[in-house]
Amino acid sequence: MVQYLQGRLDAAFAALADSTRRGVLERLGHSEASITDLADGFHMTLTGMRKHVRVLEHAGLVTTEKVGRVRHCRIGTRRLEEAAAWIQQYQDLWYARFRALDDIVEDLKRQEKTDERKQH
Amino acid sequence: MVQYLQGRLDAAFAALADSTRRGVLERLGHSEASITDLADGFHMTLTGMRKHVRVLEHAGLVTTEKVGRVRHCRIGTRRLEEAAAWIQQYQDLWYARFRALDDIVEDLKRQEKTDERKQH
DNA sequence: TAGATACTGAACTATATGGTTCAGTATCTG
DNA sequence: CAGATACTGAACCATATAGTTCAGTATCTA
Repeated sequence: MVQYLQGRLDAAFAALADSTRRGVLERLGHSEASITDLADGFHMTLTGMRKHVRVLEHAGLVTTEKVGRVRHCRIGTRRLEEAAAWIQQYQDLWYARFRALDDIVEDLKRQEKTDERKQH
Repeated sequence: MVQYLQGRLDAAFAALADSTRRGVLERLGHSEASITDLADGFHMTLTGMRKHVRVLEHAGLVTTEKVGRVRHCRIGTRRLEEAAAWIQQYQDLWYARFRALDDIVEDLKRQEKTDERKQH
């Protein structure tokens, strides 16, 4: 199940690693759109845009529904929350480490001053 | 400069899209490590690990320093903050949109009830 | 029903990625 | 100085990605 989360994070981050796809997410944040809408907006063929949308779907960042000829695309945020949570978790860890380093540096500075005083 | 940010986000998200690299970041959160340490820990050749570390360096998520024969690897969080900020920004936008949708749904429900009452 | 519209799938191209091996170079240690 | 250690660069492989074109199918509209 850890592997499963790994796979989902892989897919979510990989999907976010392309500026066109981030643009699509932004666009879909304002209103839903068809493949044609998106292809026009990003100056790309329908086929090309369909591929991007499929990547976003597999990453769980977008859901689509075909109504008649038209495929309606909408955003879904759950995977994005997972990605944000991953970053947040390690940021917290790393900040703790940086604070620890800061403390060490502070200690060293304090000790330097003490040593100076002793030498005078 | 927007392009420049796009490139940095591309690199940061792409770097995060690999579970080995996320593992390396986690590992470096606890203490700094050499290429050999990391290669051993992730059962990979030195050359393979060096490539991952280079990707993390280019993404600004890791800094390295060569001292004698040994390359010391440390985490750096600034780019991660950028990635988190990007996600956060659009999450806010999307949540606003979801709330708007919720409101519409609520309105429809209320109207349904009113209609029911009228029909009785 | 004819034509336009919206999408889909297959095939192809160019480039990137994740990994390897192998043959080095540079640095440390006894 | 000799050998061990730590890394580096080139070359290679298999697979994935980002994009295209072209030839469909399915659905709407006049």
